[in-house]
Amino acid sequence: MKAKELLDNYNLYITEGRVNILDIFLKSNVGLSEKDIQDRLSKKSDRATIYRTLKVFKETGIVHPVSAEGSATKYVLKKEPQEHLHFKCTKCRNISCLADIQISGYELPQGYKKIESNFLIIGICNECNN
Amino acid sequence: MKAKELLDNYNLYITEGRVNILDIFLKSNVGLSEKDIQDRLSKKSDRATIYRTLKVFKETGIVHPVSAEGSATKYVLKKEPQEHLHFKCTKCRNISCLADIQISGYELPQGYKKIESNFLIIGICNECNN
DNA sequence: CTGTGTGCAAACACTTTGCAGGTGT
DNA sequence: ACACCTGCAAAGTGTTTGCACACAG
Repeated sequence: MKAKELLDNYNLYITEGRVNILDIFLKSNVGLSEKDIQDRLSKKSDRATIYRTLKVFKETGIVHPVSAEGSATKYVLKKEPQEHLHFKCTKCRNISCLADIQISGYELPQGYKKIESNFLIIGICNECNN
Repeated sequence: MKAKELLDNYNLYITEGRVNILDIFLKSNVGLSEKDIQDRLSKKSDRATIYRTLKVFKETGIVHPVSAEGSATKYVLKKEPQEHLHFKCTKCRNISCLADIQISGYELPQGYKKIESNFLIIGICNECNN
C-alpha cells in the first residue's frame, strides 16, 4: 500500500511498473542503479522505462542520485536529514545512507551559494568488516 | 619544468603527451574530464591515450577523480588537506577544490572503516554569482 | 634492446530519444 | 477522450581493450 500512497502524494500516475520499482526502493537499504532494479524485478522491464522512472522519481524528489566513480549512478530514497553521509563499500560495492550522521562545521567562501550536497565516504562497511 | 619533475618523482616515463596533460592540470584550477583536456591540447591526442594517462595519474596519486552526476568524470590535482570540499557550479559546470575548507565533526558508526572521502557541494560559484 | 606509451579500431557500458501502441485518470 | 506510460529500436556519450608500431630508458 505504501508505494501507491507515495506515488499518489507526489501526484504521479500509479502504474504497475512504478509501484514495483518503488517497492524495491522501500525494501532496500542500499542505493540502486538501473541494473540493480532490473535484477530485483520479478517481471523484466525495459531499461529505458526504468531510466525514465528514475528520472521522474528524482525530479519529484522521491529519490536522489549518488554518483559513484566508475559505476552506474545509484539512487536512494530521499530521507531526512537533508545533509548526511553516504557510504560506499569497496568490498560489496553497495552504497547506503548514513542518515544519522550529520555534517556540520564548514562554511563556504564568500560568493558561493549552496544548492545541494553530496558527501561520500569510501571504505569498508560493517557487514564486510568481519 | 615542473611537469617533468613531477613525473620523474612519481617514477613515470616522461613522454610529450604526459607532460602536456600534466601542464594543463597545473595551469587549471578546475577539475578536468577527458574532453576538457582534449579541448585544451594544442596537438590532438587519442582519446584512449588520455584515458590511460588519467588512469596512470590516478593510480600514482597525482590526481584524483571527482565523479559528478550526469557528466563525465573530472580529475583534479591531489592537494592537501586530504579531506576537503569540492564545489560544482550548476551554471558554469566547473568543478573546483575548496582546499581551504576542511570537514570535521562527524564520526562513522561502529564497524565502518574509512578509506577515502569525496565531499561535493553543488551550487553557484563566486564567479557566476555576480 | 626491452618495456612501456601511443594511435587506431572495435567493443562495451550507461543513458537518452522518437515513435507507435497501451494504460491510467 | 486525453494525457501519460511503456516497449522497441536506434543512437548518443563515456570508457576500455587488443593489436601493431613508436619511443623512453
